[in-house]
This record gives sequence, C-alpha cells and structure tokens, in this order.
Amino acid sequence: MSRKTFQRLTLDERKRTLLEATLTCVAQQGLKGATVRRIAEEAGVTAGLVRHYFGSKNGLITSAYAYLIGQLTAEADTRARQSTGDANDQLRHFLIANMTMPNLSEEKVSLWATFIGRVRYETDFADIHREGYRDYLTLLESLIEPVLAAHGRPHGSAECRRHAIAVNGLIDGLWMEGSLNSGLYSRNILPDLVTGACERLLRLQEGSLSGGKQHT
Amino acid sequence: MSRKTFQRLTLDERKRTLLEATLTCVAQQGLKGATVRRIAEEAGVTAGLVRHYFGSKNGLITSAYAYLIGQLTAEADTRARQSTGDANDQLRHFLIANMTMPNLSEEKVSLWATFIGRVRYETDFADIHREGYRDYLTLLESLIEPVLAAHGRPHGSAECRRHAIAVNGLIDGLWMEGSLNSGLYSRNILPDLVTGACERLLRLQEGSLSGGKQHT
DNA sequence: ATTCTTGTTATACAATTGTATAAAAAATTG
DNA sequence: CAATTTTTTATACAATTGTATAACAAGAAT
Repeated sequence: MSRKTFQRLTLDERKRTLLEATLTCVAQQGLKGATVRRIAEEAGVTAGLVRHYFGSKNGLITSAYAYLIGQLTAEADTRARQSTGDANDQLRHFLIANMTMPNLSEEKVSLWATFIGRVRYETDFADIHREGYRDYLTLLESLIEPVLAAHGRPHGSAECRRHAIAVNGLIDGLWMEGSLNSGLYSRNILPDLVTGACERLLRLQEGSLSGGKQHT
Repeated sequence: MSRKTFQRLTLDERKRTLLEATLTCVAQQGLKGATVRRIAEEAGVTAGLVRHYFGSKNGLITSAYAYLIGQLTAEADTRARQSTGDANDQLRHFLIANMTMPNLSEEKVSLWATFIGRVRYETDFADIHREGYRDYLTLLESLIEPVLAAHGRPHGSAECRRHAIAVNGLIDGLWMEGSLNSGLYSRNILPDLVTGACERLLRLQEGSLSGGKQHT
C-alpha cells in the first residue's frame, strides 16, 4: 500500500488550483455537489488540504466567490482599457465585454447566481457583493462621465451615478438572461442591443456607441 | 407516548403550506438549510408528507421554484391590469410593480437567484425558467406595443420584441441589485429611475411614463 | 356505530458530509 | 548526507441527510 505521490506547490498556486476546482464543481452541480471531497478530487489532491489552506469548507467557498467576482470585473476593465479609441469607444468595449465570452457564459452566470443567493443571510457574502458592486459601479461611472462630457450633456456626479445605476441594471439583466439563453433569441444580438440601449439611456446621438450598425 | 394530533387538509391547502414553508426555509438559509425535516417543521407537519405529496425532496424544490415565478409574474401582471389609465399608465404600473414591495424584496431575489443557479444543470429548472421568461417577455411586449403606437413610433413585432428584451434586462438588473440593496443608494429612487430609463429605451417623450417628476 | 380509505406520524437505515488528527513524504536547511 | 520543517495524504468519527416502510388516526361512507 503505497501512498499517492504528490508535488508541493507554492501557496498561491495551490490556492488557485483549489479555487478553480471549487468553481468547476459549483458550476457543474451547484453547492450541493460541491463537497470537499469532490472539489479535492477535481483539484487532484486529497480533502485535507482544504482545511490546511482555507480553514474550512466555508472559507473556501467564500474565497471562490470573491475570486469569481474579481475575474468578471477584471475582464471588463481590461477590455475597456485595451481600447485605444475615445471615451465612446472605451465605454463600448466595456459594454461588449459583458455581452461576449468569456464573461457571457452560462457557467459564470450560474456561479454568480448561486453565490448571490447567499448574500442575504451570510455576512461574508454580503461584504464581497457590496464591495464588488461598488467597484463595478465606480468603474462604470468613470467610463460614462467623459462620454457625457464629449456629447455636451450634463455630467455632474449625481447624474453619472444615476446613469451608472441604470446602465449597470441593464448590463446585469441582459448578461444574465443572455447567458442562460432560453433559446428565445440568439446571443449574437446582445452586443448591438446593449450598445443601442445604452445610447438611449444616456440620450446619446444614435450610433455613437454602436458604430452606426444599430437597428430601430 | 401519544402521537401528534393533526388535521387533514385538502390536497391544495397542504401543498401550498409545504411550498410556502419551502420558500421560507430556502430564503432563510439557502438550499443547504432547506432540509426535508426543517421544511416539514416550518409547515407544522412531519417529514414523511413531502414524499406523499411531491414524491421526493427534489420534486418539492422544483415545485417551489415554479410557485415563486408564478407569484412574481402574477403580481406585476395584476398591478398592470389594475391601472385604469391609458397604455402609458399600464406600462408604468408594470414597471413600478417590479420596483416596489412585494416584488422588490431581498427575500424574493435571494430565492430567485438560488433557483436560477440550478437552471444550467437541471432540466426541470431549465424548463420552468424558459417558460417563465417567455411569459414575462410576452407580457412586456404586449404592454410596450400600444405605448409605441400611441407615440407614433414604429411598433412592428421585431421592434417590440427587441425592446422587450432590453426593458426586461433593465428590470431584472435593477430588481436584483435594488433588492439586495448594498446600501449604496436608497430603494426609493428605483420607481422613478426605471420609468425614466424605460422612456429613454423606447425613445418616448420625457415624462410620459414618469409623470413629469423625472430627474436629469 | 362500524368499516374503510388514506392522510399523517413515527421509526429505521444506509449513505454522505465536514472536520479533526496522525502518519508520511517532499523540499529546505545545515 | 542528516536533520528539520511543513505540505500532503490517509483514516476515523460524529452528525445529518433523504427516503423507505410500518403503524396510526382522522374523516367519510355505509
């Protein structure tokens, strides 16, 4: 009876391995299927490591939620910054980043929803949600402000905040329903749809975000 | 050792009791806390009844999801129909119904999110989601069409569908973030915010939905 | 009243869960 | 190469879970 051979990893590598295994498990079968044993197997280790690195299963799950939120925001942020164009172009890229892969994915939305369901009764989750939401809103606000300015529209702090809340709602809703995609429409319409809708929300000139390829 | 005294209820009464107990439990502690025993206790019965009425725990949970979706849509639908005013007024009431109690509640959103997290990997949940979404979208479309017509704007089938998708996204997103309310803004701003945003999405005259009390 | 049906309780059980603890092996240090 | 550290495995255990089954009791039928 020889023991399993193994390799020691650095703290960060091992943690990331476990976090990603956790997300994989939760995405596949929900929290019910994400047992310590299954997660460990998915990560290629044994169950004891969870305690070693995260203290408890709950510590692992909580960290996995924060990890996911970080991924989502980072992706949209990066895509916006990669744009070399003007303010319109940056906002456009940000919007589209949320309506295309990898962010627009059934797996990501499933994970997100599963975790959101715990925000109400677990303070750890509530904290992560609040911070993530605040960051996202701030980022969106900072993208909207110069766009409004460039269009010669009012762009005070209160206005931007209000617009950011509405646009964020639009993004969240479309992201969710679009990812779960009930087969009622094609996902391909989402990028145009979100840019067009955002133009209207901000009362921009038609085509300023969608590049003139806009319907209706 | 005397047994628990009990009262026999009709099939519908008992089912509803169990469904509501289920939602209460899931809202309080998520699916993990919604054990057959806890649900039964909440309903004032013993665990065996779950099997008797719903076949299995999964049958109960699935039915509870359908029950919740029905409640949400019915409330918005009713509020829209209660309006005695014109098309604008009906759409306005529909929107507001989603931004006020009882639909705008942390409990309802928590429940909804928890269930949505299972849509991806359980066909029963996927079916319920798809149907509920389709119904909701159809209802919204039927409210939008006469509004566009009254404003002399294009109101073909494709246009209405497209608008309904966007408006639905807006509602979903605001409903969710507003209900979870991270303390970043007051819920009181949501009714005005959603009507104002919807006006813009549909490119209506300012104040047509919000009754002129609109900001920005 | 008595019988009959079936809604309801009570109990049992195998399976699974999270976690605590001890043993082993890998890498680091001297 | 020997000693040390600490990552990792392996095992054990109490608690909880969903469900199956049998006993019981409430209300309807006769």
